[in-house]
Amino acid sequence: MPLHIYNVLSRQKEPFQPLSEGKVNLYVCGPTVYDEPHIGHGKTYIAFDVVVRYLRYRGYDVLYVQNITDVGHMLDTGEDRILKKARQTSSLPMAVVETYTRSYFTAMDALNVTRPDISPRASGHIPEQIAMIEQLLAQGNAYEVNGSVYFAVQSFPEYGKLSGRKIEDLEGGARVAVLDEKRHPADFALWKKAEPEHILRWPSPWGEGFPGWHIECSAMAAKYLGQTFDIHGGGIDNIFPHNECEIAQSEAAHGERFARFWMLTGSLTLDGVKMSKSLGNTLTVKAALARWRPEAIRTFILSAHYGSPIDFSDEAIDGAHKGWRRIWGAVTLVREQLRSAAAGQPDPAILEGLAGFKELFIARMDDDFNAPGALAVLHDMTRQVNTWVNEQGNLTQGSLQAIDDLYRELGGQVLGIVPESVESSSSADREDGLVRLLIDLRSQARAKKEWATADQIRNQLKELGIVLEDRADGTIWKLAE
RNA sequence: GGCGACGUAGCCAAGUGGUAAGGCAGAGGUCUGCAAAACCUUUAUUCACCGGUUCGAAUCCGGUCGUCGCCUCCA
Repeated sequence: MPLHIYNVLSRQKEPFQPLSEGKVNLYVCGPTVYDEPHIGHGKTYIAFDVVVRYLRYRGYDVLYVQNITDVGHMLDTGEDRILKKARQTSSLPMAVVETYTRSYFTAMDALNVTRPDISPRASGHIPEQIAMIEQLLAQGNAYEVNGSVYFAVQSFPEYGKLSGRKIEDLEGGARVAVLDEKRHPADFALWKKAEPEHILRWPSPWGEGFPGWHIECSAMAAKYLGQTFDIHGGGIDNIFPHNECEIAQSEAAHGERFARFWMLTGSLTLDGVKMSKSLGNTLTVKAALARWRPEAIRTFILSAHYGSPIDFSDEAIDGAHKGWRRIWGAVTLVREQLRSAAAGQPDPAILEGLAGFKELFIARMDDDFNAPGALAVLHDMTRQVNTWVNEQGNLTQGSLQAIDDLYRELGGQVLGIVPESVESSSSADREDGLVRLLIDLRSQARAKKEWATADQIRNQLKELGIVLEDRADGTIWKLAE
């Protein structure tokens, strides 16, 4: 069965066929960089990270574009949130943007999220946005009032097709005072006139101003991916108005379909309620990483389908962490045995078993990126691997290598939860040597039944965060979790 | 108020017509000098509730209750 993706546009799973054979153009709405990235960003971008990793694993040439919003998002008060932050911290707007853009990438790197191929900034694409607005004006999809330009939603009959909203319904329910200069309450800004105190401003055919909230994504997606591209992703909370407006602007301006597939991720809640900037109940990625290792956070997030909401609780993430540890324990055991395994061809029965797990893993991922199902396959495989290694014993180098390779492929390359090596620092080898020395001494003590000495070595190492495990075929060590 | 999603064991969660994956926690066991880890067995006659369709439903339809998201900046 080929890859199927749930398309929010059609509200059903559809077989995925890219526009160009073997190539996938993907756009995902990125963050507005005015504050520290939080764990909700983590959920969304880890989800799309796995989508990108899997598509590449399946052989697609993926072009991944994710914007950085550094202008245009305004508060209820009409103030740009980046300007507000700049005022609060007495710094320049673009310095605020730089600070939090770096925080964002640092946090995502720490979570082992692959960087997008292109991270275009809104402020760096003002000419493209202006050109698109001019196009909309020329076609009668937009109008200018007092130096601002608005999109006329009634000029685009399909407005609402993504979120299921109707223009008529939007009129009555409007809670926010409608700007007098709009012709229709649902019309949205493409370009806003800059008041004198507004620092972020650019010249335009309509005077000094700045782009509206949504036009950046339309302009940048078209620039880098084409007018029609394969997949548009983002958080479900942006489905309206942001994503809806993107579609309206793009399809009205280009007369072409915008994204073919829409993939939206469920929100992350913290103790039952959504984290929101206005509520202030945020858990930053940095704070989360201080408590859990990145693989535990990834495993937790991947344990629910990307489209489902997920509640971040200590109990849930601890459970995911312990589950991950079982997988990692098997991986380290295999790699440990690989150090001294006898050369030999892989056992055909083991190769056959591994092929079965791989096939099942791919089937799960092909079904709308069912990461929880794929994770379950990895758990089943882990039980089998532990049995092979413990019961069968003395696996050949070929067998162990095949097992490790599959872990690297499915757990590492695709899900990003199996690290390349147990330790990556340059002191790792020395540390390993020291621990092995102590293990050898302890083995001699144990051989003489000097248990007090043996226990002392083990206990003191444990205090240093190093755990020993005595096995029939020798002692291994690992870092305590 | 309008729109949308969801409600599966103590917790997380997969499963869109064929008779309940997986992880955590719990119980018993094997292995072990002790420990740790691992493995084995076990833990939902049942999928919020009520009614309907069907030979057959957690899965489809209607209703009720509940939770969450969006409608206003938000991943």
